[in-house]
Amino acid sequence: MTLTDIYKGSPRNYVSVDCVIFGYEDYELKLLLFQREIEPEKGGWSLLGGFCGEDESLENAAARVLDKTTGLTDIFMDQVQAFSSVDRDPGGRVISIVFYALIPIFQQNKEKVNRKGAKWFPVNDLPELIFDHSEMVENAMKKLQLRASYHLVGRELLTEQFTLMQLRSLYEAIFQKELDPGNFRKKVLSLKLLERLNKKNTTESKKGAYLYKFVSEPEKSNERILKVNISL
Amino acid sequence: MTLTDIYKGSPRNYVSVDCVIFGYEDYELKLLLFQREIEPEKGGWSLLGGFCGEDESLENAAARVLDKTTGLTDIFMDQVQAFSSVDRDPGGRVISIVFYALIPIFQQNKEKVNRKGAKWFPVNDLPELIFDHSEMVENAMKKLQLRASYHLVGRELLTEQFTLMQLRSLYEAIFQKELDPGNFRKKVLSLKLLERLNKKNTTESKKGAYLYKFVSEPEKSNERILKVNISL
DNA sequence: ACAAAAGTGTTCAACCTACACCCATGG
DNA sequence: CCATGGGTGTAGGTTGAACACTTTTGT
Repeated sequence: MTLTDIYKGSPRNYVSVDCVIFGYEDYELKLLLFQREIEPEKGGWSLLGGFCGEDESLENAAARVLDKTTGLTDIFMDQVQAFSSVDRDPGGRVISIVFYALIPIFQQNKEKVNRKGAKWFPVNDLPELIFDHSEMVENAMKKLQLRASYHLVGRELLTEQFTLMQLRSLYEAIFQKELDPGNFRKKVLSLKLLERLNKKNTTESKKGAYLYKFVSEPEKSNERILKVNISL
Repeated sequence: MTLTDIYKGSPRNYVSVDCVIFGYEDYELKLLLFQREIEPEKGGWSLLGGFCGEDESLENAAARVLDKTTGLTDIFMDQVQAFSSVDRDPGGRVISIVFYALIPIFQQNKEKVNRKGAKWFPVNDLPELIFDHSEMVENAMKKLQLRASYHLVGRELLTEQFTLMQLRSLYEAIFQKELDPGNFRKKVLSLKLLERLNKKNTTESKKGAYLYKFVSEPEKSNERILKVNISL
């Protein structure tokens, strides 16, 4: 008897991953959606998904489908939740594990993504989604808000250099509420996670605002201490 | 072509659920562990687990194995995370979704559980666990702490009537740190979730302490407002 | 009498919120 | 010159942490 014989006779299931892909552009939080290429609901807007193979972890599967579609690797991903209602997918019994990913939107990946028939939608103006994907998005959004209240998420979503107003706009998009500019500045700078550069961005204001970047030490961003506290 | 034919050819996986079962007794947070009945690692201490069938959700599967082993139904359960390393189980490639459950420890279920070869262990004195079950426990513990900081978790873990000192001891066990009695009392009572009864418990103090129970309206405990804030 | 928990009150520091205010500059 | 965003400072309210203090009663 080989090791794998032990579980023979136990039920097996189709297991997929679905990715809620967040990006930030034009002061808006956006979601990358795809038009489904197979029945059922062919042509419907859907999250990026794919089956999990027997020789890969769920994290691998999620990174694989993300890479294949956007050409992006080393993307921050976080597990949201497994969805497993028996009838959630009319095409068959599929257990799906949802991840969310944070990616910066560049011109390059925009083009690649367009060729795949994918499209960026603002989170508060989404089309109807197939299956239970709307619920997946809602839960991913909550998880993102939770993370953003403990960690500064700019590193994953913004370009390398950014102004504090851009970071604040990002947070306003994530929490869907306006934040006081002065208070946000003080709170964020007190975390000592940002480094001010000797450059100014003058395209968004007359006076010009200093550019910042994240300090290099990546350990810092994992410390519990930082807690942004946007009061959900 | 039937609906289910669509996904034919896609990989299928063994999917299991594992339950981190929390209980509270003798001022300690405890975990219900089982001795594994099959190879590999037969006899090793393990979480309660079982395969997920093709005709049930993961939540159903978890409730099913819990009911079967403890005889308890309507138990609070919360999904923690999926574990899917290819080699996490030497017996085969099994994707496991972890839940944690909160159950009150009564005499009746203690006996039933004993007959199954299961045993309650204090969380800070656990035996070595099989596979990746230790990591599962750690993550479940963190998730429980998160929940306990937003919701009062006494309803699920304590008997119907309890003193504030018992509730505080529970929180001390969950957060593994001492809490100021006066401050805890004020914070908890300010939530207006507890109702004082005209009875006193004199077995644990000379003076006697009032017994409390949760107010009946269950919606209240789901409101976001309550936030206990034990500062993790 | 004393120990031990019950229950209440007070103080201090930290922090969030809401502003007021000046600065710089492109139109 | 004025509207706009940049950037700094301040006053008020809330909350948590620490701790003092009184009450009650079994031993």
